[in-house]
Amino acid sequence: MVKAPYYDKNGLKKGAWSPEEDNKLRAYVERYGHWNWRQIPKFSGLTRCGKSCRLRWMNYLRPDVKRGNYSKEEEEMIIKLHEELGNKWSMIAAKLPGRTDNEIKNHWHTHLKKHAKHNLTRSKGKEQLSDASQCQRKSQIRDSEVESVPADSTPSHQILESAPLSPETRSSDFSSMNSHHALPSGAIWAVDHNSLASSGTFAKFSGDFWTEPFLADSTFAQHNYHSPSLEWESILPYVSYHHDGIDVFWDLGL
DNA sequence: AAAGCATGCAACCGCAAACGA
DNA sequence: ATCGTTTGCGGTTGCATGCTT
Repeated sequence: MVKAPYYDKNGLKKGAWSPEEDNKLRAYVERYGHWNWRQIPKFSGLTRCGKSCRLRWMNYLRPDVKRGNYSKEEEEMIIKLHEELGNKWSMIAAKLPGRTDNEIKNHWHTHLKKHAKHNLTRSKGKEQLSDASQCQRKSQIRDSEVESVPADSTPSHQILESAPLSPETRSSDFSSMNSHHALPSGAIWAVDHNSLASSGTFAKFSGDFWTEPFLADSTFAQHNYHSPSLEWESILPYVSYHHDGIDVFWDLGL
C-alpha cells in the first residue's frame, strides 16, 4: 500500500512512516506547533525532510483529519465543487472539514471520476455497458458494502488521536495565535498560556512542559517511546520572556 | 492454488506563490 | 527590485491488497 522505507543519498528517510516516527512528529507539533517545517525534523529527532513531515502531519497526523468512508453528501459536494473549481483540490478540501486535498484527490481519481463520467454518458443518451461502467458497478458494490457502516463510526484510534486537541486549540493554530498578539519585532513566536490552560490541551503533561525536555515526555515514555537525550534549552536556541500569560521567543541565532 | 491484473492510497516530486531580508 | 528560503499545491509514482482467471 505504501512505499517501502529507504534512505536517499543525503541520508534522509523516505517511504512509509513508522509509528515511532509518527509519535515523534505528533509529539513535537502538538507541543510546539509547526513554526518551521524545515527545522522540525532536526528538533524532533527525525531523519525526514521538512516537506515530508509537513505532508505527514497535514494528511495523516493532524487531529482534525477525518478518516474513513465518504458520506453521500460529501461525495456530491466534491463532484459539485469539482465542476465549479476544477482540480483545485485545496479549495475543495477547504469546503469539506476534516478532509485533506490529497485524500479528496485520491477519492476523486479512484471513485468519483468514474461516477462523474458515468453520469455524463448517461446524460448524453442511452447508457452503454462500457468497461468503465462495469468498473463502476464493481466499485458501487464495494461502496455499498462500506456505506452500510454508519458515517460517524469513527475508528476508536481516531477518537483517541483526536481527543487531546480540540479544533480550537490544535497545534496549527499556534500560527494564528501569533497574529492575535502584537509581537515585538524580532519575536519569532509566542504562546498564550491562558489559552493553553483553558483548553486542557496540555493538561495531560506533568508539570510545566515549558521547563521540561520535550522528548522526555511521559506520555510517550509509556508507549516505549525511545527518548534521545535532548534538552529543551539545547534544541531551541531562543531567549524567552513571559508577559501577560504569553511566552515570547527570540532567535538568538546560536 | 497460483499467477497475473486491477485498485486504492500514502508518499514523492517539481513547480509556483508567498514572504522576508 | 532582487534574491533566497519556506510553504502549499497538484500531478504522479510505487506498492500492498484484493480480485480474477
